[in-house]
Amino acid sequence: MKPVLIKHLGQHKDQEVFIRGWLYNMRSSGKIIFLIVRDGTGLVQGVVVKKEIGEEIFKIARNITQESSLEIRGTAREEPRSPGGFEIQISSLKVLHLAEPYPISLKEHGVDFLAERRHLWLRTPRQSALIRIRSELEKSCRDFLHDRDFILADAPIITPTACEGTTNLFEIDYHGEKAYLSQSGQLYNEATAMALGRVYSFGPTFRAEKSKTRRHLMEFWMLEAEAAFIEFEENIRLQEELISFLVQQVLEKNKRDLDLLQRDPSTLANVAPPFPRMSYTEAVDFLKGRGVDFKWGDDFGAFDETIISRNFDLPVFIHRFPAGIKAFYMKCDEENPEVVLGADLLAPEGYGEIIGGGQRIEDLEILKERLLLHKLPLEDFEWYLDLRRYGSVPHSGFGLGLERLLAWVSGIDHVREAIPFPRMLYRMCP
RNA sequence: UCCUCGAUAGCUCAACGGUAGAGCAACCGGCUGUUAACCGGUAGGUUGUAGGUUCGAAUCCUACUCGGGGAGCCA
Repeated sequence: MKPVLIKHLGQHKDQEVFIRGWLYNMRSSGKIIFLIVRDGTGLVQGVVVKKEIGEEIFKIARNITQESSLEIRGTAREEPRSPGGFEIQISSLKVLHLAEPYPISLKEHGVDFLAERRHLWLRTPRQSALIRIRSELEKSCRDFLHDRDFILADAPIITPTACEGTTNLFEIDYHGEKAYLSQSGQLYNEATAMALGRVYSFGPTFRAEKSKTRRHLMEFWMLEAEAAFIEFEENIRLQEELISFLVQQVLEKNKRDLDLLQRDPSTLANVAPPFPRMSYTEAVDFLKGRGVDFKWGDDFGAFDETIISRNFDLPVFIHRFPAGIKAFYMKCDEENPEVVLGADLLAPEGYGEIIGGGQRIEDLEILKERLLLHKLPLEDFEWYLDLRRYGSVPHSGFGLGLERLLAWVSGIDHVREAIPFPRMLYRMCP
């Protein structure tokens, strides 16, 4: 008999089925046992009745420990009292491995205790739901971009120099030479965009800053898209369409998971273009109007971002920042050269920045000036400058932080749950 | 790096200068429809480490270790 996944039980109503999985929980009374079994796709309740299955198997069933692996066979029935809506009247069962006493009970635990057992914590319904939503987000990112003729061109993880030169990098020994783990694939994406037109990369990114907040990881996944001939406005439209598509896909494909996380879908349901926009200057005025002491030219802090984003139900773009607080490659606005054609997307509900992007400088001389202004060594960027020597074109791109997006969509309060094995300031095990 | 909070049974916590306790988990028993089931019983502790104050410290003080939350930086 072929095994059936728990999530497909609806297709096997009143049929004999074969389920393989792990024991999630058990409740028993003298003559009846309820085995709650999980297989990664859902939960199902197996019912073992003493007089039907016999003394011997009943005794085995009663002694199965939490997270033991097992196989069960029986008839699938609709049953509203069962988690998942189906239960299996068990006719036979086989314990594949009797688990040792399981450390993670179904009761409350602290974050420290759970983090040390992340490899087991992932088995809980809530954590599994988050990983399923993450999987859907990653797939949908790829679907969206492929539909729009973007080509996947992954960027290197080991890099010889700092891409943007500003933040702390993880240094590694590259056969005697210093090298660094990538903090952004963008410069490489600009190169592949000039080769292929529209490209994206999707992979891990590393930041060695000693950040210790609910929004920071040392290692996180970033989708970075870059497109030749796309300018500032089109870039923003692409981003709002992408985010809207991602949210709609999750609403459609991960209903059960959102439900499990107690995420109210109505707050996500109206995520559709266009998103509200505020220029940096408007945002500064807005903050001042709320009594915040803020000087034009300073960068927003987490506090400022929260005040701004709380004012909208949708993600909000903050655009046209002062050149001084943004990366060297940002193109200046022709109508106001003090500001650059960059935009950050702030998620609602205080989840912070989920996208940073903008139009890049295509002029060789201006780019050189900006590198010097940022005190970056020109020789390290010669290959990057080549992109402005051989058929330079207007181009734009953006980087989307997967864990922050997932944290917002799922309504969780910390990015550590948004990746299977988080790397944090004081924790990298398991 | 800075600010702030914390560490007591396997887990979550209580005990606020005077004999360290509860719920859950574990183990034993009971229960034919349970819903982090319930009921009865058993066992479980060098109170993070080191020092100090005190007749007496889980409790007050100092240092250290480990961790949580936040700032800066960013996605």
